[in-house]
Amino acid sequence: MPELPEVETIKNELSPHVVGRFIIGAAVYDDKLVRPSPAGEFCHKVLGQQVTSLMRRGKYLMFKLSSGKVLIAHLRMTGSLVINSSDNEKYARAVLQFDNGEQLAFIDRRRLGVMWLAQSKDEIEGKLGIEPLTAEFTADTLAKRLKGRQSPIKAVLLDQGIVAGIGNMYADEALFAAKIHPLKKAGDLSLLEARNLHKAIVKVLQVAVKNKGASVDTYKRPGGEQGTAHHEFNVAHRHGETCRVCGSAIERIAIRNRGSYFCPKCQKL
DNA sequence: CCCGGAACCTGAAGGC
DNA sequence: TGCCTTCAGGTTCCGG
Repeated sequence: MPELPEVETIKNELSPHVVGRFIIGAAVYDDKLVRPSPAGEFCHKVLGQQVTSLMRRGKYLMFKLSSGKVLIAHLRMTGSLVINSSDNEKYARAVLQFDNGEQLAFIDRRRLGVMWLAQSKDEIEGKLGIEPLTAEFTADTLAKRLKGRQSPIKAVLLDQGIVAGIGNMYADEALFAAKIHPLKKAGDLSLLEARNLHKAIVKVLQVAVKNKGASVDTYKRPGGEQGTAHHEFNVAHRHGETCRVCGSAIERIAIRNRGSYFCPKCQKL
């Protein structure tokens, strides 16, 4: 699933293809992709626009256009953005044509992804918390945001309004690295645990960006290649396999209907 | 405000 | 073989 490292990789690898380019064609095949529907007005408004920059905030990807408007995309579960994909791609929901002869396809098997034209990038700012790979994200700010919360720390890490960009896989990996049980109440973390968690979140996300994301399901990079971050997972999607630290069997429990993987010995409640 | 559950969506996997 | 149920999990919405 595209989380922060996957969207960051897409931004990095897409930039040389689209920044500075003009959009000379736009087609939307799935009316549910673009809001508001129908997509005709969207296509009309992006046509002829130059992409002046590409940015990421949380799991959102933003194409700044020469008109000043911003094309915001969210890939949700199975979305990917692929340059020059094959014409018979079954799950293509939209295609943008650029003036260098390349085209960008929004491919999305489960059709949960969304895309829209915003007045500015501030349109998503209000619902997003701290960006974890910036100087703004410190152990103190994390501890402050966890204070008083009764929910399991795993559920709080998935709340985009607290720290933006962490999803199910990297929440599990960060909790393992910090040796914290996913069911521990967020407000019950000690200052030391909050410090360790802060360090773990930064480390886990940085390593995953370096490995260009995790291809556990349908995630593909813009060139069609897979990422390799999942090769280094310690717990995520490793149910029943042995812990690399202590040899115990990795367990899976459901928290808020999300699969949560952890080592019962390294992560005590 | 805080918290938890359902809905959205489709393909894969498992049971019978 | 095939039908049915369950699961996957990012976000939004809704009820307590």
